[in-house]
Amino acid sequence: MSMTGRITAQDVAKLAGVSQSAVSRVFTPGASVAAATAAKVRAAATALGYRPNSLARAMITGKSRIIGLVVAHLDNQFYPVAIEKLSVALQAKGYHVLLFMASNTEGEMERLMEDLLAYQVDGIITASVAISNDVTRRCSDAGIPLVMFNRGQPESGLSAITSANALGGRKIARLLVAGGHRRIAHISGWQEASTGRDRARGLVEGLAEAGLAPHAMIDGLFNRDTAAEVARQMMLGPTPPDAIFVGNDHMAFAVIDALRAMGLRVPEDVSIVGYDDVPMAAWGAYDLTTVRQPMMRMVEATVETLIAQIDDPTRAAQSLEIDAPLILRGSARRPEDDNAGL
Amino acid sequence: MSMTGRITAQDVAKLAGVSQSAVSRVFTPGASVAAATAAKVRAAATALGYRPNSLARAMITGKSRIIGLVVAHLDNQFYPVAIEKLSVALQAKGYHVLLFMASNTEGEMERLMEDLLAYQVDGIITASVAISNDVTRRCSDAGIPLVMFNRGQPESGLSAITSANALGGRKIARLLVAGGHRRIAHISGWQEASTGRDRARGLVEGLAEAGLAPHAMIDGLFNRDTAAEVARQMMLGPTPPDAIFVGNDHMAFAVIDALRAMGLRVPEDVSIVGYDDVPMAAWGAYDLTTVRQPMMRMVEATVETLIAQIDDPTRAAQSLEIDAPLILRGSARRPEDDNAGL
DNA sequence: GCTTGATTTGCATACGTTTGCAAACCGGGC
DNA sequence: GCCCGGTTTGCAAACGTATGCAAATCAAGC
Repeated sequence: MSMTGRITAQDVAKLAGVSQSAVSRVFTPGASVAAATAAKVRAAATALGYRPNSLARAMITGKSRIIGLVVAHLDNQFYPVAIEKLSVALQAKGYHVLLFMASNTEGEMERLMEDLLAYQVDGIITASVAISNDVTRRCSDAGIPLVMFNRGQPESGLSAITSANALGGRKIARLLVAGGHRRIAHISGWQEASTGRDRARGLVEGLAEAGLAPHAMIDGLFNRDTAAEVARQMMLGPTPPDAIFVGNDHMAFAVIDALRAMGLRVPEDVSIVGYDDVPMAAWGAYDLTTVRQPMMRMVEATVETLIAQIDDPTRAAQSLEIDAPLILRGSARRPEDDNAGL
Repeated sequence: MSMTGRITAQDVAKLAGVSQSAVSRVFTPGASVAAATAAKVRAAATALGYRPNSLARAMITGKSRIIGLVVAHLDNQFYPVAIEKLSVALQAKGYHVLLFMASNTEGEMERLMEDLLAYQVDGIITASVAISNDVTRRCSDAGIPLVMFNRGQPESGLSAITSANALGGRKIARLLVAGGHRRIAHISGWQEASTGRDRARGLVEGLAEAGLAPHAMIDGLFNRDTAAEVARQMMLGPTPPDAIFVGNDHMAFAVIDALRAMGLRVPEDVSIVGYDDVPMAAWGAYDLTTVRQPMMRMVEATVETLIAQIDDPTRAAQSLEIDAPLILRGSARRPEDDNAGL
């Protein structure tokens, strides 16, 4: 029943018999305080249950230690995992996460920028959302660093962390070719997104190495229903593919479900390969061959890049592509020769 | 290249030829401003790209409009979905979400409380994390309302929103009994958690109605690996169960994978029922019979309860149990008589 | 005991708002 | 022309902290 309204540094100061500045200094790492006073102050502080008000501190210092995290698509398991890791990594660095859900619709990000700026965030991380030039400008105007996670935007001058998507696509092409497939189709990721485009490009390039071209290539929009329907149409066509590279695991699961519902077997009738290696890909029901986006390294790179830019605002933006290894499981026929240069 | 450091209400005031207070009033709904001044101010504000500083506002008003959201277990699909809905609902009410990941370990929540208090959150939502008395006390001391989502704590005097877990367990018992099962086992949710306990209790009560007792009942700790191992042991025992109620969908998927890996068929050899109805439960690979936690209603109730307590601090805590319907799919044998009173 | 230099402390101001209060303004009625 | 009620406005004081600066304290050296 302590009915203590708000406890301020003033209250602690009074109890400890020192000035408010002294209290402040005790809670400011690296400030000049005698050991004796520090002890008195800490005692008084814990007695009263005092904690410095981060908001007031933010006003003075101009640093809120808040990072805005903008996310869409929480139904794709890749993003919850990303949020978790990002959030833990930032907490470890003394930052806090203000979370925003963005539908990927026109003007949504602009609206969110209002809130992000109003809360004086020190930096912004966007996970798979498109950034308009307007947003870019307002960030640089306000001097707020922004890092894009799992999406690139070459011309934007913004930092971006992705896996090596094009190379990943190429690896998949080689795997499927080595597996003896010849009619290799692609249900691509959303072609408005760099990840979707790069993976598709990689596949095309990889097939070209073997003198092949994609048997079919249709945009699945990173959407389960769309992907499933596209897969169905492909298999009902006159010359169905013998392998499908699906633009991410999330859609690949839907494709596998759809094929099985048609009575087709994976990988006997069709090989399926995904991209991401979300935890679910390893589950027995799918056992999905895929390309692993190295989550921890991507998260670390994102956090490091962001904090580096916060600490040194003159620092240039950087784009990083992290190598993504092939993960062989049961949903795609394996090459006879296991050393097929994969 | 506007190189505008920070734009304050002062700057806008100067440009608009009014006082800083006038600017403030324009951005404070319900304050007294002449239409003409409002127009001038708004013009100046957009010209400069001004937005009121939420942190400064929070200092004055004592309301940060920030809600602390504490979450664990993002690997269980139920929680990402919850985060998404909660976050959208709060955004719609003009609140913002400060996200914290909590491992469910000793003292973790206490550590987080420091940060939550420091950031002057207006309220706290915890999703499936245990609350110690210490935390409870500090919240009420600081006058910060807390609502537990999907977890109850009867003695704590805190608000809690859950589905009717015990009743849900009973519904499952009736379903399985009506389906002709007699050796009904339970891989329970973590027994330290109210949800785990209530569902288990419901099952026991429901079986008792039919003069039965659980064939076996082992804690799966809401953990995939544990649940899978428990399932394996059960099936290898001398008298394996003919049905298993698994404490949540997340574990149920693992159980189904494990059983299939043993060459058992679901539901021909064993019926499996989960709890939650996460999106994945409807996917072809599992087609899981389960109990649906009505996410939207739970989220709405949570947000409403929290905001009501923020607006009226004298308001008493309330616990709400929302009815959870049975969802019949393919993982459990259906009763002959579809109207078996379910 | 006094000087000196280093360390510790308090004073006062600033951060960008909101808001009570009183002054200024406005239009209308006599 | 003046007075009066109601609006609109500006002034100034908060909110809780950090921090430059100058005063105070301290320990040491002679």
